[in-house]
Amino acid sequence: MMKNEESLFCKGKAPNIKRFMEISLLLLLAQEESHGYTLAERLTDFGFSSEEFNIGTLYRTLRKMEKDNYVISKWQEGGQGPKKRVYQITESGKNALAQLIEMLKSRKKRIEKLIDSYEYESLKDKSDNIMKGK
Amino acid sequence: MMKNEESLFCKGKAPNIKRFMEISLLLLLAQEESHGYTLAERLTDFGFSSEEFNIGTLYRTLRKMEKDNYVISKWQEGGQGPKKRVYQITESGKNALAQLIEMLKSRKKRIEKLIDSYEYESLKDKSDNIMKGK
DNA sequence: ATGAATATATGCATTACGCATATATGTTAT
DNA sequence: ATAACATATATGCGTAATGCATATATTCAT
Repeated sequence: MMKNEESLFCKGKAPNIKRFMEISLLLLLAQEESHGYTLAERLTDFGFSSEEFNIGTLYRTLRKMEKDNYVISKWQEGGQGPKKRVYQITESGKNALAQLIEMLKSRKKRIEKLIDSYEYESLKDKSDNIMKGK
Repeated sequence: MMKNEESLFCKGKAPNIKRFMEISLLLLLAQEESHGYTLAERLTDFGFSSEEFNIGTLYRTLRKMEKDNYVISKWQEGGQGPKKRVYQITESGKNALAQLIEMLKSRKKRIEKLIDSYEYESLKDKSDNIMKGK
């Protein structure tokens, strides 16, 4: 039984149902180039509260995205404070983003299906109770 | 920086952004008691295609759910074929399901925010191009 | 007896995180 | 001058939820 194609839990071989951070960063970098610390602030504007993610994870995700050729980075010196590693999205990264957005759309439909199913059951229970005079 | 409360990626200590299988099984078991093999079929009716999940994962998830006291199981002999381990949802499982549905609702909102943001950027690009006479 | 269908389970690997911690550089207050 | 703070990046360790492959057992039809 069972071979995987475009799974709910998995796309290809990876369990990438959770790639919110990566998708969000790609989206921000599609808007404009940026470095890690600024991206953290931009995520906040974007709807993430600063308690909701880990800054270490952000940097690690950016390094991984560069390894995957979704972004490239260069060191920017000269401003105030320490050097900044500035990231730019690549064409490959833009394509990945488009695909990930499609994945989010199908994920959203699945979630809606579950929620609807739950609420239909709840309604049914209520009308059962009404039928029984509860 | 950063302390975790009700993360996008995480609820408490666990990275449970992906718990579709568990939620789906709880939902099915809230409807009626069932055993693994039947649940696999019912998931199919439910919108999962049989290629989209792993039957081993299903059984492993059910055992974990029992460990967490979300379900209880008993062996049912006497029918045709091998013995079946029949699962029933507990009150604790029903509470967990209600909470997980709430989690799905907020997750859905987050997904919508990302999709909207992506599509807004695409529209903006188009009108930029129009402004530039492209 | 052989094979198919039914039924449950486990070992190994991977991914995307969280948390804690380390390191370094400017900037400001004392 | 030094201590504290804000800025900035990175890594080690651990975990949850999954996939894939494989093992085991029972019943039924041929």
